[in-house]
Amino acid sequence: MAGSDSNFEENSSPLDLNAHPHLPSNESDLAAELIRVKMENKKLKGMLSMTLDRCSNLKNNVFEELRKNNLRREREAESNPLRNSSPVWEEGECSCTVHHCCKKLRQITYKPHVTRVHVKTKDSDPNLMVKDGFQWRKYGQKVTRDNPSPRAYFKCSFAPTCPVKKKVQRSAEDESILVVIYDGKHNHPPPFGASNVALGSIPDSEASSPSQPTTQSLGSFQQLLVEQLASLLAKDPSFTSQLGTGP
DNA sequence: CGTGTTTGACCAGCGC
DNA sequence: GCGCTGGTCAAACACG
Repeated sequence: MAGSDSNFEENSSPLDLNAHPHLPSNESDLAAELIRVKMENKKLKGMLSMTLDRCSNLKNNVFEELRKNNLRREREAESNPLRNSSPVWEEGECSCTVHHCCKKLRQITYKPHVTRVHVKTKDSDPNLMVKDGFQWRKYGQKVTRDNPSPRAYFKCSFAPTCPVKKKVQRSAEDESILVVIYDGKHNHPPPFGASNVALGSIPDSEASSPSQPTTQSLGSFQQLLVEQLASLLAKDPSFTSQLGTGP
């Protein structure tokens, strides 16, 4: 990130006066305007840098908390085997996590290495393939009672002995969302670019929101962050007007 | 020919 | 015991 900061100013294309007739034509005015824009640019860079720093710290805190929670849950499951058979609530038709507001609730058995992920896809995309870095072999497909969309069953084929399975099904409420349920822990090193959720490192409850960073690898998370920041800045009329790229 | 997908059959668990 | 449902198997098939 540090390298890109210094390039920001140098790589900026020179101002095209013909394209910006509202800019001052006088040479001294132009110099003053240039200085002002540079100052503004510096200020914005500082703000952006501060925002990124805060975001980075926040991200580190989130990952640290997730790691602690995961460790705590694993310790609990190991120290108290009965916990594994204690019931927890899982939403049926309703995708929310507030128990009393769900239309249909069912009791399920707590499994320490079950991870649920929601992945946003195109509505028109008919297949149930979710790219998470691992290699999966489809071994079955079923239409379930509470959802008209078929559920696909996959086994991890990255290693022959890997016990991990996953189920992929479109959300009953929003067909553009794929609900992926990972079951088990991989017994082999992850391939490059495998997501945290697919690795089983983030437990069920923390991985349920669509398009959350937890569903991405760290690299793609940073890319996502940059894209979102760029998008936000591009939408900000005061920022675009300062740059002279606005409408 | 090897690998992956599709799909009907089969099995186990559960509620009645 | 019976029916329903979700999960798995395995033969047939498609594809490179």
